[in-house]
Amino acid sequence: MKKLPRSFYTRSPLLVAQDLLGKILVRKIGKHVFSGKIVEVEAYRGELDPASHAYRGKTKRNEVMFREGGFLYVYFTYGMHFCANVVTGKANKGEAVLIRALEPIEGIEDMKRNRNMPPDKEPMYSLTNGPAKLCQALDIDGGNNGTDLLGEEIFLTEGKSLLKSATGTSTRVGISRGKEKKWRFFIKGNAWVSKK
DNA sequence: CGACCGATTGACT
DNA sequence: GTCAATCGGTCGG
Repeated sequence: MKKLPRSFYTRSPLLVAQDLLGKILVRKIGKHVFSGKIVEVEAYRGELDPASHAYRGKTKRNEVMFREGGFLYVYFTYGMHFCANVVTGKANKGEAVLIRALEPIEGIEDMKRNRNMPPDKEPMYSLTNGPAKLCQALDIDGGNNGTDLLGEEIFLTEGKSLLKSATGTSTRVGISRGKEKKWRFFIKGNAWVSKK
């Protein structure tokens, strides 16, 4: 399938977030290939958005957010978890979209191993139904921060087209500022969407 | 420097 | 439902 071009990413995070639903995230590591359909995302609007890591401007930690769209921003939080974002917009905007949940497609046995789940169990929603869970499943950590999504290691491709009516919006999860903004987007009824 | 807290998860009452 | 794990960023003194 066709890799998404730079122009997909260099737009507003609100547009990119909605358009990311249904796209396929591919992660290659050695001989292993992981892939999954994006089913839940949240937009973070840079210096305009008090919930964004970019709100207070560029630092060593969030430098990748201030690149042009199409790079991967991976951050460490709660002392143990990694979360992955797609950087959007033009350079120096600090905009990104958090990938919150995936529906696994390829590499499910390896994802189970990465998540310490018994391999004989059926695929379960708990494999990738949260931003830190999917990073653990796909073996994404701080070392992947700054990866160019137009490269061969981690990238996105087109998926099946999705009707607008199949998606929903809500407020974002786990934040204390900017609570009222409905910048979370998800595929309605999909079993891998976090929270329930 | 110390205190607080976070774009979370999983274990436990 | 509550709460600990665990550490880097941020802010106040």
